[in-house]
Amino acid sequence: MARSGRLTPAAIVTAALRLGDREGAEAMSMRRIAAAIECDPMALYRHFTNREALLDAVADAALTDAQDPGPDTPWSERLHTIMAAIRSSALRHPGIAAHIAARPPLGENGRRLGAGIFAALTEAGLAPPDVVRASQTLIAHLAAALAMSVRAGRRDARWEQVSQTITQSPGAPPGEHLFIVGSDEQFEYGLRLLVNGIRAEAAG
Amino acid sequence: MARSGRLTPAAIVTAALRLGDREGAEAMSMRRIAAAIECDPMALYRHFTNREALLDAVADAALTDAQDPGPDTPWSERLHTIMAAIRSSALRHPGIAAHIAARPPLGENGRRLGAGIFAALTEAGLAPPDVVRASQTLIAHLAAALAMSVRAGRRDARWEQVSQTITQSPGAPPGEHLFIVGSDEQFEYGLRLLVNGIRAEAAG
DNA sequence: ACCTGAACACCGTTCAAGT
DNA sequence: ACCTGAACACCGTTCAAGT
Repeated sequence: MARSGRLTPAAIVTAALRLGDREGAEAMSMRRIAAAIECDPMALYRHFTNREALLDAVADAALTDAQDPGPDTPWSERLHTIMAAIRSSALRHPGIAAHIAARPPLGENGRRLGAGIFAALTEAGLAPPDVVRASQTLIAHLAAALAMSVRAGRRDARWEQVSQTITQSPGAPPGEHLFIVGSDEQFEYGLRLLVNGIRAEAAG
Repeated sequence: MARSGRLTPAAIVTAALRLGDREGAEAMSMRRIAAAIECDPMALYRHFTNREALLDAVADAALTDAQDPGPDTPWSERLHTIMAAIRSSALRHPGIAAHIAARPPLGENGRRLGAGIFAALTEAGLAPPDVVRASQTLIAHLAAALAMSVRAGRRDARWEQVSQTITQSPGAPPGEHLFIVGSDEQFEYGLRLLVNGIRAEAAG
């Protein structure tokens, strides 16, 4: 990533994303991004008002590939597809997956996917205020699952220890295949609980 | 908090908590905690291996008051009480509520409350592996709800904007009382979805 | 008017020097 | 042996000085 002509927001975001991928979220400092792109640190401030804004753009860029199957897909499948797509897009950047999901989805992609979730819940038959509430709950589930992800950053060992502690409680299940904080399976289970709950809510 | 005799872990944690309360999580730097307690920054390292360990202790200390009503209470009420107690303990320290909930519950209080959740889910009739999965999902809900809380730190305005964006989607509900990311009501709604889901899971 | 980089006010942690 | 604080290698951002 040698400096090639003009400095663009897209080039900055790409450099930051690559840095985060390789060395984790905290490596995305203004100074190191600038060094990677071979420009003055202060030049970044001409394209982003501050570091926070730059990191928002990075998070949104990581969601470019996440697809919404659209209104022809039944609501529960659509919901599941969008949620899984966001999660796997984030996990394609393991060093910053937790960072991506923790940011408010205010960028172009975040809003697009949020609208898809919103539409799916409306089709599910929830009352409009509940659509808003359920959307936020689903976004929260995503953020938390990624924050705990075994593949997302350095908190691995500590969350793993939580699994162990829980599993060693009195009356805990046998078997060791449960050390799965942040796993696909954990994510899917929580999502199923929520969808079950939404279905019950819509029916009641 | 003038230096009074020996330096103890409890005194350090208290000073850090007070600092966090007043100026937010990022004010809890080793240097500032040391200044508040009038000791050398390096003295803290004799009681905590690093900043991370100190912050874990702070988070756990904030949960001291959170009560588990115990096994005589019906499972869903017990679950609700524990979850609400953790949340309100965290919100008693608004500047660091998100910090408290985001940490793995590895301290004394975290483990105690985790065991209560575990017991309630067992009584609900979930299969043992599902008890582990559901526990993690509930902890995730708590962490995410507090991270988004309107009262928890400085991300307020941005999450509020998410509410607005969602609410302005096509087909959004009327009324403005929905700008409630991270509110009590939002927390309760998500928890109800999860409990609904757990009930459906236990029944099926 | 635009751009740059020195400077400010911070970090967590290491480690050599003191007692 | 214990403790201290200077020093290292960083931060985000401001702002005066250059072009």
